[in-house]
Amino acid sequence: MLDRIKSYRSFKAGETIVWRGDTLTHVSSVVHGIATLSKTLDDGRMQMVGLLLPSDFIGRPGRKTLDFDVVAASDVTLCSFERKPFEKVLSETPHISQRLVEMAMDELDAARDWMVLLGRKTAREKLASFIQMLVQRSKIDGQEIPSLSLPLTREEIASYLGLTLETVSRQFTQFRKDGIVEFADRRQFSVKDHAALLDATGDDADGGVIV
Amino acid sequence: MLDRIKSYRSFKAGETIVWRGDTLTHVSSVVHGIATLSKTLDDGRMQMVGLLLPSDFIGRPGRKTLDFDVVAASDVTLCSFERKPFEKVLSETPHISQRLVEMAMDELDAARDWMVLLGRKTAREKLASFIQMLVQRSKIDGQEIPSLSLPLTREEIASYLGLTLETVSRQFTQFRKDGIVEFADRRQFSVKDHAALLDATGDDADGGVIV
DNA sequence: TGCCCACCTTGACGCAGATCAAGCTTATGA
DNA sequence: TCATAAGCTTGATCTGCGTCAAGGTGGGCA
Repeated sequence: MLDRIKSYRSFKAGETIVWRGDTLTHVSSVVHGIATLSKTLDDGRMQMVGLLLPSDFIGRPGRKTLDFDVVAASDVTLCSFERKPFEKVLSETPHISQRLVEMAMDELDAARDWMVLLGRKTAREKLASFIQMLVQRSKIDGQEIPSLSLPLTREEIASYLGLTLETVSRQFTQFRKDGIVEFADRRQFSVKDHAALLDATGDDADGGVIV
Repeated sequence: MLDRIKSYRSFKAGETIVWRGDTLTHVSSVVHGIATLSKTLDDGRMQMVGLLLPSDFIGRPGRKTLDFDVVAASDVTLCSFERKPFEKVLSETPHISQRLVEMAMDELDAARDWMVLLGRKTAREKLASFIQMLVQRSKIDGQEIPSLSLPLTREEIASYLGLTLETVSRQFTQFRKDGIVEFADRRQFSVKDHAALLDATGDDADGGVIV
């Protein structure tokens, strides 16, 4: 059904996919690559408010504009549908809209954790939480990947965490000195001490094994 | 349809309505009063992650627990439905679930603005944004209410804004000295200089009249 | 091959807001 | 009517992170 209104679009790293306030002609999902959602204050202060990974959605039923910029953090390929026919299909297949409620609810949960991070965590806890999230998301059915790659630059990570790029850099250095992570180069790293990392996040130690 | 599974429940100010992790037997909406959603880290640091006003919802289809505490900030009355039959009704009336998507999306938008506030705004900007929100929400079809009431204590406001109660108190004092707000008592206040308030929020001056 | 630029690291310094502390105000109920 | 405590204000001091500044590093292109 959807095949007839489907198209693919590609963006280079750094390209803006949607400007804040633009009229959305399409609803899209990410096929590969990573995109960021961010908001900017008058004077240039910027805060990332979302991170899109493959399978995530851009756009929503019932609204034509977004109140944030969507930017490709790496090369990105989208699978797009024209809005009008997509919404028609949506209203005719109720279980799709139930799926959308669930996705929105999950995103809301993530946003709430993120709010705790932004409002209450220290720089060290913020970065530990970020690394821990990368570890979790990269797991392939429970199996940990030994070597991971940072999907963002220091500046983008800072924007994600509500910090400056200098503070992010200093905290990475500290984690290296503490023997918690090891860097092969600026992007490639591996976690050497998972317990210490978890401890540094400031979250409840619910991963702790009860002996 | 829903009337048969409906019931009303009341809570005193300060009572916890739902504990984090509790199994939810009901889905509810707020009839009157104000409730807060908040998360707590191991060491007691607390961050508010939601504010429920009349007509807002607690609970969600498809999940039995919440990952935050719900606390009555004032005396609260809820209108509750048993979960099971409610979900049945929901799956049989598709436009209700579309309404739920919209509500979730609106809440997500609000969460994103809140993230900018927590991650990038100064204490003064945070408090100005909070007051501005109260002004907006209290408007009755476009009409401003001359005198408003703070729905939360200084400590709760601090929890909302990612600050300490002392900082909140100091910023209120500053706004008073600047002639931006005037307090009748600790709760009752009125805004004396709307332009200055808006300016202090740090947001785009989109309310500005083009002359 | 080598230059350039985007990205990153590290240091010095200052300040916004946290922390600690003391006292004030107003509602509640014994 | 007063005692008590919860909530609020204000002051003094401390500190984590931002800001400003000066290099270092490596990948891509001429």
